[in-house]
Parts: sequence; structure tokens; C-alpha cells
Amino acid sequence: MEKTIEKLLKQAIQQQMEIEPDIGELIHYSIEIPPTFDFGERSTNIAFKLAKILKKSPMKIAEELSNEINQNIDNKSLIVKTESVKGYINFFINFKPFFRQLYTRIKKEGEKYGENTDGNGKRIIVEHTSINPVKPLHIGNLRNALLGDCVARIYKRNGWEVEVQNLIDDFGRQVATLIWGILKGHHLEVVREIDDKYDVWLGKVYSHCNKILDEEDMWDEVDNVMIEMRHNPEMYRFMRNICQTCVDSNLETAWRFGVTYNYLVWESDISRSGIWEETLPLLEKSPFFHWEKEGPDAGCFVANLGVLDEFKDKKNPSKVFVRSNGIPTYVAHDVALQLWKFGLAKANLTSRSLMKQRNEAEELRDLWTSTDYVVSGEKDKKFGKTDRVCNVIGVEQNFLQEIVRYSLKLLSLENEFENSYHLSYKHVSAPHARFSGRTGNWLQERAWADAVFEDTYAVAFKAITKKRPDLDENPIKREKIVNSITSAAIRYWLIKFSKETEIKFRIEDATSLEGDTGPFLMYSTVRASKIMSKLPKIKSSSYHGTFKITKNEKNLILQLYRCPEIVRSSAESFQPLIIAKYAYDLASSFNRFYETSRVINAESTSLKHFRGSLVQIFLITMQNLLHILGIPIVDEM
RNA sequence: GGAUCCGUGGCUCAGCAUGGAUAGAGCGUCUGCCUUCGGAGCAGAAUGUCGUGGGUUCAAAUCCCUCCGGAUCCGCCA
Repeated sequence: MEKTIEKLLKQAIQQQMEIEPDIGELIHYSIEIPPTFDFGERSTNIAFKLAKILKKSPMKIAEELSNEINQNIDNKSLIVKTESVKGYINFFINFKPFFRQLYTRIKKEGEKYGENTDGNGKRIIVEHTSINPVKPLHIGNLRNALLGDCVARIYKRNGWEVEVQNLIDDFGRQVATLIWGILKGHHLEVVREIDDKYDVWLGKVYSHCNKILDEEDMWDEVDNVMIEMRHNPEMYRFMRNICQTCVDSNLETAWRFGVTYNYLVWESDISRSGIWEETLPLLEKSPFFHWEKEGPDAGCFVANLGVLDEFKDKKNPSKVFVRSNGIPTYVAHDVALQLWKFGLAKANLTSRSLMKQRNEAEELRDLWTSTDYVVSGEKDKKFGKTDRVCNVIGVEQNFLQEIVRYSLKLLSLENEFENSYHLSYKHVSAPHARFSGRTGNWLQERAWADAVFEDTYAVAFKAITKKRPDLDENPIKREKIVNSITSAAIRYWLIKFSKETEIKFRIEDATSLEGDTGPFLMYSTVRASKIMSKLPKIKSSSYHGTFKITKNEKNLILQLYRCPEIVRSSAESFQPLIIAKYAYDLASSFNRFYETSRVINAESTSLKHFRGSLVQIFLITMQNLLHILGIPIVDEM
């Protein structure tokens, strides 16, 4: 439709205005959806733009162009008429052929409707979740996981090959703290309640350890544990087993929400892989990195970021990459990791297959993990080496992530610099503080992901017992439905905010099932599939005939048409929110259609067929959107 | 001190990239709609100095600057 409009406009402008320059782009960006469809289906403000060039009144230009276009079209073309109003040109489309085209397309593409091949098989790594393996996922970690999960799903549908990584930092201070506590027997002071998942209990132990350490300063001992973990194989094994069990427990949580991964990258494996040893010489060759000889940073390996405009104003534009004791800093490590992701550091990593995961769409995903031991005969697989990298990391790391990105620029890795994306998001906050694993305040607020799931489950269960007493007979089916509703509600709630918005954690919002929520989307598909199940098969040629298309029907058609453009723009901006908002608008349009357009008891056969096919393509489109959002599809609820 | 982000009805948020017609949703409040394909829905009402003040423009919630309020970052921690 837009292309037709562009063509008509271009033609008219060339005939009327005698201006040659490429106004293609100007025309392209001037086409918009009017505030209400009373003004037409599309409109353009091109007359305002041309007014400047031609030094003529916009109204006059709009009028002339509109007249010209009206002469170039007839009632058989896709655009049937145009009107000029207050300088705008409004376009009215011929709905029957438009609908026929759209119907044919959606029916043909089916579950691929909305997808495109922009990625052309290029590869992207999406790294998300990446929590320290000493605690359960809290609601903020879940936001991270869901943003990453949706971006992965979106990229897949834009023709990219996606690799989802979860970085497990088993070598950090947090793990050392926990291990210190366990070696001291402090875990015995924390009761594991009957319904505590392993990671929830570990999280309690971890915050208990922090409390002890804050009271009596024994951080030296933690440092010793950190060193022991690196050099004493038995200590390493002990630590890794605990972390592994915690990760298994974290994975269970992720799966409840439909989140799956391809690869678990362990920090200890990375450290051993020689990745840093590969990276350091690369940096040393660059004129922007050097070993500092004097000043406060003497003896350190330093990045000279001051040469970049972006860092010029910093108080201290240089950044330590290697400490005077020879140990690389976190940022240095992250640069190395980023190089590995792009395939620029080989890293001697071995991997093994863990299991197959299945998500709510019944899609399989192999889970692999990096490993420190290989069982003979096991397959190995190499990860990394992608064209683009998206790291989902909280907003508090903006500055550090910028350093990582700009380090690539200093290494003249322009392409990798352009293709590094830090998906930065704000935190989910408790009423008065941020959630932190150290203080364990997620516990009091019941803000860990499993608890939120349980609380939402309870609300959904209550609702379904009231609405569907018949399901008392079939508790297994009911449980499946309630699980779906729960996952849908929480997933949608955590993606419907923009990344820059700090979400205030209030359980009433998370568990809400009405209005702008996941279950609302599900419900629209339930309505549609109920109609479909009661409708005889539609023959694709049978929606001709004489009938009027109502306002609500037109609105639904126009919404359905937007899907591919929406999928594309959400990938470009790394904003799952765009899909969520669109899906909500689409469901609303359907609900309005549903109220006013009877399908099964339609006044005529041709009308019944037309409406039936509209329901059909709505169902296809909506299900595709739900897949992208990771919301389960059910045919009753 | 420097940097980034945020401020939109009573509450929670979209919209800002690429300025354009009447600033949109949801919750809450009020009024209607179940002999009607499933009411987790729909129709309607009330509620707005788009933080403040200036600038650019034919046109500003959107771009630029000031100030106010809030968040985050600025380590040889991760």
C-alpha cells in the first residue's frame, strides 16, 4: 500500500511541480497513519515539506497533488480516492482487493507471516541472564532474561541465526563469599524450608554470609578462598559442583517462563582458555594502550580513552586494564570476551551437550555448556564467531560497556564496534530500594521469580475456578492452562515497559489478568479459535459478493497488515515492547470486531465467509506474535 | 564536580529516533451492554499548564538551552 502511494505521489509531483531531485526518501518518510481512519487509511504531510522548496502554500500544493492523483486513478485501483485537508493529503483504499491480497499473503505465509530475511543467515549472539550462581533469579534478573529471550526470538524472525549465551561467573567474589560460608559451616545455620528450591536456599545462605562478613571483617579469608578456587583442584571441584547445582536450579526457573539457552559459558573455563593471553598482545600492539611508568597508575596496563571525543571530558580518561599485580580487570576481561564472541580470539574452550530444552511453542533447543573435563567419545562444538553481539546488562554498567565497545574502536575494529550492542535496561525496584542478592531483600518482598510465579498462579487459579467450574473434572488440563496464563501474565508485564523505565515491583500489577496484560492477548485467540472450530472450512474464493465492510473490520484489516513492519522495527531498535504494544492493539481491534460483527450468524453467506477469513488470518497473525513474545497459545482458558 | 537516563490525568505507563490534524492506553471512579460465536470482553463519561522558563519552526510532548526534582555511573571491585 505504501509503495503504491509513493508511486502515485512521485508521479503527481513530477507532473505538477517540475522538481527533479530525489525526493523518494522525503516521500517515503512523509507517509503516516492518520490520527483516525476517518481521515483515510494513510496520509502524507508532503505538501508542508514541498511548501518550503516551492515557496507556495501547503494547502494549495496538497490540493493540486490530490487532484492530479485523483485523475491518475480509477475505482479499480488500490487507492480509490484522495482528499486534501488543511495541507494534508489523505488516501482512501479499496478495501476488497486490499483484503484479498492480504488474506492470500497471510494464508500463504502462515506461521511465517511477519518474518523477513534481513539477517540473511548472519549470526548474532544474545547474552542474557548471566547471574552469579549463588542465588535464585529475582524479578529484575527475570526482566533481563525476558528482554534477551524476546530479542533472540525477534532476531530469529528477521532471518538471523541466533546463539543465546548465559555467562556463569563462578570465579567471582560472590561465589567465593558463599564457598567461604559453607566451608565455615554457616550454611547449617540457615534452614532449608520444605518448599525452598535449592537456589532459593543458597540465596539465603549467601545473604547470611554477607551479614556475618559485615559484622566481623573477614574478607581476607574470602580472598584466600578466591585464590584457592583457582589453584587447588579439589577446591575448584567443590565450588563448581555447588555452582552447577545452583545453575540447574536457575534453569528450572527460566524454563517455567519459556526461556531457553544454547550455551552456558563458565567464567572459570574462559579464564583457563587462554583468551586473555591472546588478547593482551593485540592490545599491546595498539598505540592507545600502554604500560604506565609513573603516576598513580604506575605498573599498570592502561587504555588511553582520552583520544576519543566521547571520553574527552572525563576527569580521568584512562582506564586500568591490568593491575600492577598482573591481574586483568573486569573491563579487560570483557573486552577479551567480546573479541571471542566475534571470533577474534580463538580461546581453547571445550563444550559438551547437556540436554534438549523445549519451550512453550514446542520448539527444541540444544543446551550446551563449556566444560573443564571431557568424557571420551563426547561431541564437541564451537560457539562464538558471530557477526553481531547483543549483551543484556543493567543500566548501571553503561559506562563500562561503553569502554568495552570503544576499545574495539581503538583496535580499529570498526565493524565489530558497530555490531556490538549493549541492551541496557533499568532495574525492577522494591518500593524503597533496589533488589540485591547481597542483602537478600528479594526474600521479604517475595520478589524472586518463582515466588512471583506462585503468587500469580494463585490469582489465575482463583479466576479459573470461578469462570470454569467444569474444569474441576479435569485438573490436569486446568493446571496446564493456569501455568500458561501465569507465564503469559508475567512475561507480558515485564516486557511492556520501555527499557529506560524503572519498573516498580507491585504484585497486584504483575498478577493482573485484565486490561493491558498477557491473558488479554490469549483471550482474543481463544475467541477466534472458538469461532473457527464452529465454522465450516472456508474456500479462499468465496469471500466475494456484495456486503459492506464495517469500520471495526477495516480497522482490524489495517492492523493485520502492519505486522511485518513491526517485526522489523523491533529488531532494529532492540525493543520487544514494540511487539507487545502492537499485539495489544491487534487484540483490541479484534475484540471490537468481535462485539459488532457476528461471524457464524452473519446476515449472508458471503459476509460469513468474509468475516470467517478475517478471523482466520487474525488467528495466524496473533499466534505468530504470541510466539515472539513467548506467550503460550491455548484454545481455551 | 563531570556523564547518562527519567519527569505525560488520582495511580501505572506508551508516544520522542524521522516535529504535523483531536496527546493515547491500562488501573481506579461513574453509566450502560449477558434469551447474543466464551463478559479475562465491549460502548460511553469524568479526569491533562506533556516538570519549569526560554529558543528554533508555518507547526514542539517530540529538536536546542536554563533551572527544578528523581535514578544511575565516574576503583589497581565484579
